[in-house]
Amino acid sequence: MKIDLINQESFSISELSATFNLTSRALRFYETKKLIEPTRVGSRRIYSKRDKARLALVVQGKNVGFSLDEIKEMLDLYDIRDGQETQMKISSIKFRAQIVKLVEQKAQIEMAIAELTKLCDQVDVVVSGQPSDMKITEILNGKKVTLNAKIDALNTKSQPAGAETH
Amino acid sequence: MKIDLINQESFSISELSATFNLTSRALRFYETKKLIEPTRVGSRRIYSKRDKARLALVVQGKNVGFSLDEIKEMLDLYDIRDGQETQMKISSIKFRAQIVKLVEQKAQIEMAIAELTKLCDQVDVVVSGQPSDMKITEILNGKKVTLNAKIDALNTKSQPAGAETH
DNA sequence: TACTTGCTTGACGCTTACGTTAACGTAATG
DNA sequence: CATTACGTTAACGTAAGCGTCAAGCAAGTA
Repeated sequence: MKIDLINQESFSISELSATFNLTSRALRFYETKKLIEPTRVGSRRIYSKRDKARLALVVQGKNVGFSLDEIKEMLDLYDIRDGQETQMKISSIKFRAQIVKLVEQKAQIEMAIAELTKLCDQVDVVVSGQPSDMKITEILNGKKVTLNAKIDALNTKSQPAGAETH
Repeated sequence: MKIDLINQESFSISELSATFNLTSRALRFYETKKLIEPTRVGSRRIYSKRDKARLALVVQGKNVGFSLDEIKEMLDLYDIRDGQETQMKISSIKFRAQIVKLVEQKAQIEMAIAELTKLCDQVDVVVSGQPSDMKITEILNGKKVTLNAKIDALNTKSQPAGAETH
């Protein structure tokens, strides 16, 4: 049973799931999506080095926001052209497109943060000394309040007592 | 059909959906979620000013990344306490929590962008022996239109001819 | 032998926010 | 009167990525 852990040629499902911090269920799911195709010994899955490498790419792809389908597309492309220049260029283009997508998302989030910050400030003004007849609808219409930005204070001040162990 | 469009007291489903750029389906869905509760004339929905105001809050909440359930929670709270100080403080806390969430998401996206940028550079080195004649920074500034054209071309190529008129 | 661990294949569940028919009713206009 | 526009309910579909049983087999250990 002694296996050379350094130069290991094949892996069980639990080994790989541990390595990449994925569940076995996830690996089986990726298999149904044909992202990886382990061989079998009996009914058990045996993952090769190649499977492991592909899995690493899957994880990386996920981390940069590609969907599993998109990842599959690129992996297939890579298989067909085997790392040739054309494939590289295609990947490069997809990467850049993804960057554009992410930049847009980022802008959206920044707008939301700005909006929420504004709301926070408005609420604060009301709570800290204005008459209670001022209704939130009026606030949202921006009729009564002027605003100041304090994002830094927000980041350190908040945290509503909910312990999330994640 | 002569209705005072300026001081309108009630609205049809299509009026409101047009106003907020939502589909009728969406409004009915919000109703099942009890975000709004229009009255009926026969089987037809009649939305009050209050419904309209609530809907405005729903839309705003969505824009800053709250789920419909979260929005409902806050709206209910607002109904119970009717815009009092306690409610304001609670909202304020939720807003700040949401800001924290968004800031985290933003950080994630920034990491992904950095990672992808790195990958792009690496690919470029392999392909051309130089780090990119189409520099990422230029992409982000939208300077190289030729690249955008390439990306568009790619998108139309990989999209199975689905024209979205929205 | 009994028990435990690890692995297997289904197969349904969950989340979020609606889209999409189907099949039909009603109101206003020409 | 017919057409057009707008309305209704009900219920299934979609995307993404697995989670969560259920039920069972095979190998190693006490």
